[in-house]
Amino acid sequence: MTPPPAARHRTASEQVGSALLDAAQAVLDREGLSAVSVRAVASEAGVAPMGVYNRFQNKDGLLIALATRAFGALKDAVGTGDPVEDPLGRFREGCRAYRTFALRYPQQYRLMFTGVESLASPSPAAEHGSATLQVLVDTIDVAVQQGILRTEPVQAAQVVWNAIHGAVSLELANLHVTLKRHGFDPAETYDRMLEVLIDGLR
Amino acid sequence: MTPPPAARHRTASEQVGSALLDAAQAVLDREGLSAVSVRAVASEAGVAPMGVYNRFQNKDGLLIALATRAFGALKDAVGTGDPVEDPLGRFREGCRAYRTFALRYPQQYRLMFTGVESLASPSPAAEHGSATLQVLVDTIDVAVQQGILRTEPVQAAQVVWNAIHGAVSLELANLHVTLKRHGFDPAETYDRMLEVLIDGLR
DNA sequence: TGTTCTAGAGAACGTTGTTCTACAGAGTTC
DNA sequence: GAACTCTGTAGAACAACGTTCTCTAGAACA
Repeated sequence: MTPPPAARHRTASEQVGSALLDAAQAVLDREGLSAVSVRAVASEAGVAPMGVYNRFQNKDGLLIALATRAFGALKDAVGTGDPVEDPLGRFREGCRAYRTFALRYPQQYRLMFTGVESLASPSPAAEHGSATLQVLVDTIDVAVQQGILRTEPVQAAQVVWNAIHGAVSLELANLHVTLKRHGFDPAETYDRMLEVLIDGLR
Repeated sequence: MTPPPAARHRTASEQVGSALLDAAQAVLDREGLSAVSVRAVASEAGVAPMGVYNRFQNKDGLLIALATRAFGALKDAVGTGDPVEDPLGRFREGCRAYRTFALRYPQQYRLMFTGVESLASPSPAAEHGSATLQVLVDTIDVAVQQGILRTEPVQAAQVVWNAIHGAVSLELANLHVTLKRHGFDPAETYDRMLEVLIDGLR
């Protein structure tokens, strides 16, 4: 007896995009970027693979949307550069939140900075990374206004971003082995780095 | 009239490995990592695709060998941490050489740190990156011995590596747009960063 | 010349990203 | 309710990829 054809399931149009994004994020977090294929994501979302092309133009479009979402989450995690009484405390807090996010969502962090190669149009990192940089600029600016730091905020913010992005990237790439072999804790080293930067910016 | 079968060309055994490596490097430098396929590399090398499997076990093995070679080149570029009269000069010189290498061979730099995901065995970066770190450790150690810097060399070297790797990575990812928009030069910012680090390590 | 080693040629397989066609679910209009 | 429109699903097809396998033949050696 031939089994009846499988009933077709149809997701409401407004939900296909978010279903695909949620699914892509789940697959990414669970199995890494190499497992994020169009079919795997569509299957995870319970929609047809063509949905990726209908909604995001192609696979890269999906990854870009995913990275964009992650950048938003990072910016939320880092907080704001609004004026506070203790700008250096805010600075440290924001930088730590940056690292915490990356360690909690390593696959997303990798996707954000190296997952999508787009030569024709600006990469998602170029478009959205500046929001995080702006928080750094604002935070440093407050400290400068209060005379705590003596530096030009934009360039200093870039220097700080260089350092924290590098720290997190090397840690995610398991490149703190020598450090650990000498008995140093990565989190403590990260804090030490922040203090070095602050001292260098006075 | 059927054309005669193409004459078979056979590369000497000792040369297949290096021919594949040279070819892979050429394809990588010219077209980026996504163009480095087994067939493309074999074709570029004038050998059969099976050569990749005969010599490097699989594609990843080839990429690992390529990254290993690049790490060697980077270490050569950075120079040594031998004692010199002007350790901070040596430090700056080595850090600049690091950036110069990455900007000259962006695709290789990307391959070195993010091109091969190996979960079971240590990544090429983990195995070979420490040679570069050791140069930093030695350089900083000389400065410490001479009383110029006051810091623990291993942790400080990791901090410096964080910063320069981050700087170079963000630059390669075109994430210096805000900086440039404010009229800052990336090379000058890199030097500024080195000075911030040195000041913070005194 | 015969034997051994091994690289080249080519095919095959499963998977991937992408495109295309046909079908059908859902909503709207008459 | 029937017809029409919009659009998501199912499935096929294609080229390319990484990989494995088989057969042939080039190279070296005895």
